[in-house]
Amino acid sequence: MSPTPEPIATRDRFIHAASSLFAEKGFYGASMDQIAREVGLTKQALIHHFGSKEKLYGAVLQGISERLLAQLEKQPEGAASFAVAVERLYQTTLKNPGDTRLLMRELLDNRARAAKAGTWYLRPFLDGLAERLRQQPGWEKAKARDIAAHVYQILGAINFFAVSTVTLEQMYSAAHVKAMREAFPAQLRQLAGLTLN
Amino acid sequence: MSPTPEPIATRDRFIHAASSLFAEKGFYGASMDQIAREVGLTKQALIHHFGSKEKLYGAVLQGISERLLAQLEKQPEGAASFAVAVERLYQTTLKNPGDTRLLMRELLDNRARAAKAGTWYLRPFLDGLAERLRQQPGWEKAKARDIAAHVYQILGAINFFAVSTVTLEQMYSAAHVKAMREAFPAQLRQLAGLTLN
DNA sequence: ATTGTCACCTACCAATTGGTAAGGCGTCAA
DNA sequence: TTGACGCCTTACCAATTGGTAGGTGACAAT
Repeated sequence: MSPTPEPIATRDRFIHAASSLFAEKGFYGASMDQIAREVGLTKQALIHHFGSKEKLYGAVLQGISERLLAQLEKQPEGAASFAVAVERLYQTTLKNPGDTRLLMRELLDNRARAAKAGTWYLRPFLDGLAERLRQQPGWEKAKARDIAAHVYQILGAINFFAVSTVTLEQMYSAAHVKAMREAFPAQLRQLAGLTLN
Repeated sequence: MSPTPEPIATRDRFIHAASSLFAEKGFYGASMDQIAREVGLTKQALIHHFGSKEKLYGAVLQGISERLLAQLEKQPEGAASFAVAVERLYQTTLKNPGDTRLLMRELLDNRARAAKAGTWYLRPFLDGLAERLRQQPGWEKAKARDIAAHVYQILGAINFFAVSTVTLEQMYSAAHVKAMREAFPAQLRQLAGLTLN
């Protein structure tokens, strides 16, 4: 029945393994051999499927961005859609710490691999959020710079916190972080609800 | 007059070079050879001074923490000190992109190198900010979790943006990022001025 | 039966990694 | 004058890196 039952599964297993290893140790820190052995195959099988490490990394990134965008797009646009999108983003971000770490690393590494464009994937997502904010009362006539800044503040608050939880738990305690995690959404709602001046 | 005029200079030059390369490419991405050549000496001279790559990294981290702590301590506490501290933090963060990137990487790598505690020095900084927020009208009686969450949102907004500028310039344009950078402080002030509910 | 394609393998490669060994050179104290 | 020490060098090293070459076996189409 299924035309390609196993092959695709292998590819996905590679991407999954690569995803978590890149998230954990970064692009340079994770090796092809390590990723392949995680799946139980050889490095050359990995190369056979993706061509090069860069391309594998690209595939991983694309997977994340597609998930991110899909999640945004299945939410209806509308009057209160921005707050909803932010709330949901907070939940998914905390739920997928690997993806979050990887995106953060990409942000950091991009300078070195400049112009190689690993993050154009993220643009539709950012633009989607900006679009929703512009439909919000008080933002219809806002300048692009203000909309971008506001979206990015929220994105920053969410992602930075998500990435920090492990460190914060070491620094304070698991209980403290749990409390923060509970206090976060309400304040995020407040932040998302801000209007200009 | 000076007891050790040259030797220390070399060490500092190594730390400086290592700092920017670690910030740029991460711990694994930057090589000892590269760092040494940046200074005009050999890899073995680097090893002679620091013993190992890990120790060099530790020295770099310590340098940053000392700078950070020094900057925090010269700011007075007071009634409106929170907004001032946030404003100043925004400026210094944007002014030292290398340090910011490196700290962000630490946050990400900490999981792998867990309990190695590269971030203990962030705690007094966080606590200092929380202290100042608690003195703000509307926050005197707030729960610890709410204060922590609010401080961390601001910190996240600032650091995430600072780290993203390069990527954002690629994704949009330098002009767009410049506009965002100008729009940021006003919105940050708004965010910092929020009170609970 | 032949051909081609796909997934995967072993064998190999040059380059680079962090690190060691040993010695040259200058300075300073005995 | 000698010896010790700090700074830095060349010469190596084993291990690991990403990637190539060439092949094996399974399966589908011809």
